[in-house]
Amino acid sequence: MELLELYRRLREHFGHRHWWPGDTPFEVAVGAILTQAVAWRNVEQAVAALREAGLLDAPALAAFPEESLARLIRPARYPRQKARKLIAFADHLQRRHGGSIERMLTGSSGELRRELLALWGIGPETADSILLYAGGHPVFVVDAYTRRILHRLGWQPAEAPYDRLQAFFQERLPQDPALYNDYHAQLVALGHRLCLARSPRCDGCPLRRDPPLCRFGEATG
DNA sequence: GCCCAGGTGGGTA
DNA sequence: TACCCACATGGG
Repeated sequence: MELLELYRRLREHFGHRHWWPGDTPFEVAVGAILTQAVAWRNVEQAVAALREAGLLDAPALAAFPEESLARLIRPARYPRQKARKLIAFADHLQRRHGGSIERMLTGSSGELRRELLALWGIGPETADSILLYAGGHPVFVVDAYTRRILHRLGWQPAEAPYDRLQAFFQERLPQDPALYNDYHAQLVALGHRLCLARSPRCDGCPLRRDPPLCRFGEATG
């Protein structure tokens, strides 16, 4: 099986995922920061609180007190750290791009990626999520599920670094943001269903008996 | 009560 | 470089 065939099977099973949840590029970026090491259902509560407070806006967020922000986003875990990250990001938009994430996202992918990675609190996955889901740039997003699934398939070692996993996809797929978008979303959907958490609970996985995806069960080793 | 979730940064050897 | 740890909530 190759990468496009895997996508075809996942898409057939789960349907198009319609990612990223978020009404504006700035909200997508906020969600990308808030979802670090936390389930999306927790992030939704924090985003709702920000919307309620009128803070899904770079200038407003940049000017908001960090401690008050931390209280609002508590459901998304690590509130003080993430408040600092959000303000650092919004402040960067203010200083460098007139408060407009749209303006920032018009740059070249490579340059933008370096710019994002230089910010405190933004690592590879968050940077790439912003580039792909807020900016429509053709960069493949790698997360913990991606790593576990590639390992489970025997396609990559478990300890493969981020950039290698990203290159694995980008070198084998057409450079298509729409494909990267839904492919990553499919991998997350599969990760949730397969219980690919560190504990090997896959024995009870409903998809093991599912012919289109049984390959995952076989490759468990 | 216990486990874990769509990471990142900082400290230490 | 390569680990190890802090961060510190909410749902199953």
